[in-house]
Amino acid sequence: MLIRTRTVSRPAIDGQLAALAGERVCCSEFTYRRGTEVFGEGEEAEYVYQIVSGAIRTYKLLCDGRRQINSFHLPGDLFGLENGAVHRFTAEAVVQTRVRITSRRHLLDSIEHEEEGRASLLTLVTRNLQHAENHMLLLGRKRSVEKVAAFLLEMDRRQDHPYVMSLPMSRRDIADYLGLTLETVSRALSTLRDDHMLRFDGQTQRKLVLLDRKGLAQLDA
Amino acid sequence: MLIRTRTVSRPAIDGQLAALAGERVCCSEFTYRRGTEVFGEGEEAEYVYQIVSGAIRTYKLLCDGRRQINSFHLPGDLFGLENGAVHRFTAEAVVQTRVRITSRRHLLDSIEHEEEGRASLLTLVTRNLQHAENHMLLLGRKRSVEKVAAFLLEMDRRQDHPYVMSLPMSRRDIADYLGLTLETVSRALSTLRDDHMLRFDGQTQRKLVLLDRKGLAQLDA
DNA sequence: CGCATCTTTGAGGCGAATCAATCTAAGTGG
DNA sequence: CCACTTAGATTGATTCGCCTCAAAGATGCG
Repeated sequence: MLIRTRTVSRPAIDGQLAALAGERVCCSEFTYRRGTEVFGEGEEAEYVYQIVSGAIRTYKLLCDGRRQINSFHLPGDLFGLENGAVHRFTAEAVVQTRVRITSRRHLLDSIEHEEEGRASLLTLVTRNLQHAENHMLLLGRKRSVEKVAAFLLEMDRRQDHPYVMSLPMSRRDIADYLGLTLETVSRALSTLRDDHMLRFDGQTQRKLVLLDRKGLAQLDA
Repeated sequence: MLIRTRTVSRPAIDGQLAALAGERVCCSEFTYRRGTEVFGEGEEAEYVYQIVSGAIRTYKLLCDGRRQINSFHLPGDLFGLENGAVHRFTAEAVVQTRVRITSRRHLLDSIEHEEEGRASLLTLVTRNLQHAENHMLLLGRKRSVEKVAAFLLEMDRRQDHPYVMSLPMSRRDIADYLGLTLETVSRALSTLRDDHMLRFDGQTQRKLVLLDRKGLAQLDA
């Protein structure tokens, strides 16, 4: 099912994978077309992934199809590493996405033998937990505009505050991340635009410029 | 500020604390009156706690007072162990609560020297993450009755399916856990009672009997 | 017993969802 | 290159679920 271009040479490893496993891990690379599933909820967690380019969404579904996106993963991010043997959610490519893949077993073995590797694994899980805790506050207690403002600031921060921010995900994805509908997200963005907090860049609606980060931060509550 | 009754002898350690630290950790015990703060968001994470009896809520606040409860901790549960040096939320006693306390440093030192201790720490953080992931789905995508049903099933499971379930927390606490108002929680409980999913036990509204766990599970979606 | 707190229930309002139409951008094929 | 198609985004009208406000009832503590 999973076609992979095996990289025989040991590629340069950067970011979190490096921190986790030093230089020992041999990686393959693979490109997923947009909308493709990387792994499904309940599947065996055989591989660990790091994004080279593109974006990944991880989510859970209710039986009637309602979807909650846990997180978006951007270039450099590690994902799919579970403590248990099974994935607790589904991962899909938001856009065409290039990932570096290594076997979970391989990575864990490397980690076992490195003092700092193990600490990094804990740090990684802790970071995910911290994000989840903040996101629970958002989902449970923030209003729609506050949610959207928080989302924009999160993306802005994670993309290192570029002048033009490029969102790889659709309004529906944003909505499912924030516990809203796509229409509400669209309305909130329009409101923020009318209030001169941001403006859309050029024709596309997925490139935008944050004009007032302070104002957005205040809205975020 | 924190009055503690130091236990000189090494008390019997059970549950997760034991799994984490073996028999090495020396604990004190302390009782918090209901509503008392155990530690605050941003405070230094000096101690680690395990509940002997009672219940603890951990939460975050927005600037205008809106509250999101991350989790309730029940007897046997460990809480307050951070990977970083600082607590990421506030912990308060829901009712009069007896806790076993040990220093974070002390516990971490013990863990350092035990292979399985370290694994347990990771397991603990992972369990918290898993709970958070499920709770995000609940907060973002479930309706009020589904939320309340899920809450009841969670408490039922964690109390080992007693015939009469005793809830230590108020309707407001439940509401702040589920991202609702206390009135909505009350209405949902009344609805479930009218639908013969549960009944209240005796006079008090905090003791209830689950009459149809299957029905509740179906509602939970 | 009396008072404060918690819970239930009702009435009405509001914010976000739903339903629906239009508009835009990006492909697709002639 | 342009008509045609399709997916995505915006905007409007309306509905609905939950919140807010309010009052009364129940519980528990001093």
